[in-house]
Amino acid sequence: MSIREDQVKALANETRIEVLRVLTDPARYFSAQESADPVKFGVCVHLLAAHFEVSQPTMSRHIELLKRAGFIQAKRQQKWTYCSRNEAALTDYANWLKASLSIQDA
Amino acid sequence: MSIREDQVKALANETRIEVLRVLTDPARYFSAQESADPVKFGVCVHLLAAHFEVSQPTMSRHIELLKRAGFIQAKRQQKWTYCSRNEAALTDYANWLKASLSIQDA
DNA sequence: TTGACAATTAGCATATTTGCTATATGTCTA
DNA sequence: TAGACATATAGCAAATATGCTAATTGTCAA
Repeated sequence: MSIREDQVKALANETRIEVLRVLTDPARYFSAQESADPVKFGVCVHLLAAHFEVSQPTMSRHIELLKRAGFIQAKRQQKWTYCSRNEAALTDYANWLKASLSIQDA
Repeated sequence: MSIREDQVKALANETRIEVLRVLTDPARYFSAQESADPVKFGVCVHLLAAHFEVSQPTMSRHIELLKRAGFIQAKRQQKWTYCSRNEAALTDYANWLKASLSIQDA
């Protein structure tokens, strides 16, 4: 499976898309996170699980797929894994999609 | 299922992505089509099936999904169904994806 | 070093996707 | 009208995706 296929598949799920969305504004959704500043460090897996009302292992797998696609990075800090968007990878993907499908500008 | 979900799912398959790709240059891949000019009218389903070496019903379903996503249009003409890209829908989708995920410019 | 908590991994059930063949429908021509 | 050919639909099998619970691993603090 190529990185591009991983990326395309990663976006083929509503929950994962929503994860990328809420991570654009961690302050808005995860101000309850006390272990670390959600804006500076990212959001930990169990808070994401709680937000989307899925089990923690389920969110863990979604995060794994988003990581494999390169769309988020996750850094372990003490007992938490803080997730944040990889803006460069998202931009790169959007540009690849447009170019590879020869999609014209608006 | 929303149109956006249909679109995201439609792209989550390598064959369907390739269909959109080859339809950018029908002259290159489908000059053998004699019933109608592949550039002006589009490419018929069975030639697409032959090109990708899948059965005709399988290609028919892929086309159906691409149609539901709005990415291609298919017009029946005599016994053929000519498929062509819907550039406006593809552009719209690419723009939506960028905006909806807050993806920055390159 | 034990207990609590976050995260991951394993294993399973269910749903969805994707391919096929067989069959039906549509369209034209001999 | 019978046939040939393009397409669509139905139905099935295999693969993949997605959710869960249970169990394991990692980290820290009492």
